[in-house]
Amino acid sequence: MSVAVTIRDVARQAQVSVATVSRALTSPDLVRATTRERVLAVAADLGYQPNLAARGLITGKTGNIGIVVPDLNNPFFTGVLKGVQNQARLASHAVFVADSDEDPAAEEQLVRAMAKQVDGVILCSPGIDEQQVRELAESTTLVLLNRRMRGVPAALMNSGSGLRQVIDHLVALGHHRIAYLNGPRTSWSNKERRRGLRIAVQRHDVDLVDMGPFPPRYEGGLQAADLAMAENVTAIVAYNDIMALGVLARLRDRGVRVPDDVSLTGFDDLMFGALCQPPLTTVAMPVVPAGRLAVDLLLDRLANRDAEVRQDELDTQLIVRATTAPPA
Amino acid sequence: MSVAVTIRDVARQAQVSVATVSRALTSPDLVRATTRERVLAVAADLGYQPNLAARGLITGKTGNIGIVVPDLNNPFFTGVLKGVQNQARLASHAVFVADSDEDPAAEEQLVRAMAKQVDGVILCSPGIDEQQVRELAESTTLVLLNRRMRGVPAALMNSGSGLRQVIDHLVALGHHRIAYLNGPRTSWSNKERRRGLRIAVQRHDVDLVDMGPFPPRYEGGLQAADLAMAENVTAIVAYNDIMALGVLARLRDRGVRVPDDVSLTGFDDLMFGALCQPPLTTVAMPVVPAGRLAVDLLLDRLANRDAEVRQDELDTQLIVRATTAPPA
DNA sequence: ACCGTCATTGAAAACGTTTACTGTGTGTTT
DNA sequence: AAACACACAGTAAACGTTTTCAATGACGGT
Repeated sequence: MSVAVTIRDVARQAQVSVATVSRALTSPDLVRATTRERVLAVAADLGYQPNLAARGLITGKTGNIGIVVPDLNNPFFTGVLKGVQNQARLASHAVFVADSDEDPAAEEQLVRAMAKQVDGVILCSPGIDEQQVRELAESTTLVLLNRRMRGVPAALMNSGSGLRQVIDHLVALGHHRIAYLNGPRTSWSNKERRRGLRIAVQRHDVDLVDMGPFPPRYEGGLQAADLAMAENVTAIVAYNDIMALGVLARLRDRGVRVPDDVSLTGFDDLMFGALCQPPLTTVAMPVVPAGRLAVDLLLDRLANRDAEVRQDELDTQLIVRATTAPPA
Repeated sequence: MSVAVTIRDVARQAQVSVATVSRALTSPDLVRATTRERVLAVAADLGYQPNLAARGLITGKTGNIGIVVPDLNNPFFTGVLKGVQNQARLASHAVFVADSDEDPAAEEQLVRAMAKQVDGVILCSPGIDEQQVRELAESTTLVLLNRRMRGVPAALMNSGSGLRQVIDHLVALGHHRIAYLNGPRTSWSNKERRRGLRIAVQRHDVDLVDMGPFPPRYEGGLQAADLAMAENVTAIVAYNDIMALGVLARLRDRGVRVPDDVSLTGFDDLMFGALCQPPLTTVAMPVVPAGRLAVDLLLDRLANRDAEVRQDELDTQLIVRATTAPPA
């Protein structure tokens, strides 16, 4: 283990005071060019790396940001994480990550624990209740992901528009009776999707069969498939891709052909969709850009605490593959 | 933004010195029970939370661990991350994560950048070369994941055994001519898998067609499928699941039935396998336990720097689903 | 009574930075 | 020539902890 080289070592070797070294590194214009270069040379030579903890102690900034997600096995959140990580690095910030295992209580606790070590945190939590989020926002600078709440900055994805595109697409193909398989009732995403749904439905005058909620997983799809078929619909709109895959599997087992007998759509476009058979028509969620956006919002807010609260929304886009076709 | 409450505030309110507060929190047996309780009560009351940066400054421990992975979109690594995150929390450590985007140079740099802020780092890097890893290990306490290197602790998964199980399974079904689709030649995992392969092959006296390397992705599978079929094999063993999915898709397009015309196996068992059609026979990699193990190894090493270097290996297990059957 | 041990506490020095304040010298203005 | 501004660099005080050291008192054994 190499002994840590401190600012003092650099100062001694460069024959200047520690203050000068500090300045050479953090506000270069305050020191004469020749000495600055000498200092930097020595620093590089010694492999000096400032101790961020010490720096943070005095500046009050840690240079870190945190993100808490409900499940690291869910590609949705890892997509976000990837974007966060990416953008944070560009701003030379490090990223703390915490996985709450879908437990809202843990989420709150994790945010609090993180709070002291980061400048701000990005919260991806469909579950935790509004009151608690608000309390957290008081003690930490917070950015919400895919959830809108008055007064809290948020990086949003316009799922409402996505679902509207889905319905437009299905109607254009000639469908009139469509099932929507709800995800969790309380989640902001599901609410947004239903909102888009309602708008599209009343514009087109189609029969909507509103079903569920179902667990937003493969098993949820297995379960929902039979119920939907019993409703005599010609198209099934699932809450997300993974649920759609469950529907697809169950339909195949029952000998129902997709898209010949019934059309099917997913939501999220997280990799499986393109790989399954037939490839799934779905809506692409810009998860990575959303992660990046969240970082930007956070950094913006930190830089300038009393600017207006930004809630930026990214567009989603329908991806037509092979599970949708005109009804028989 | 709430004003931070420091140890001094607690001390004042509890009518003791800061030293006593510190002791009450970190070494409770050094202070009288009655005062300890008074201090703790005040601390809780004020919502005091120690400043980890300050503590770290003096103890030299940060209470953080880092992990760098090549790609956060790869479920293999997020599985590991999940395990890491999980176990770290149990040990009340926080987790820094960095994504190198498959760039070995970035990996090295990331480890160095992290090094100052963490007690140790877990490195998942099939790509970075041995010499560089060794240099990193000098300046940081390092644990490798799924890669063995003399003198560096490692959390390993026995992929050799997994591939042996695959071959045993195929041979038992009656296959004699089997293709293996290589992943990246330089990766430790691929080497291990081939080692298992060689052992199994010579034990059973089967014809092995060693093909590739192919990119360990869906496209790699598409490409490999045709080559493998041209070799007149009755079974195809892919480097990993995602590649196997590519093979599966290509075979379906060509009208080759799986498993009737040819058997197919994957490796990793990361979710898609169970969902595709037909469900994929594969080898389950214990990624989450591996993440946990890595944390344990790291913490062990930190606690006791000159214990012997542990390189623990976790078992893999064949999961027989529906893509393997006796040859026609 | 005296000494030693021990439990309990406080004072103060660290840890590695940044930054306000103070000095220098140099050049410019009057 | 005096005065002043200014660029540059150093001193020292913070930041919030932990930990060494010393001080106090109580108690038991002689």
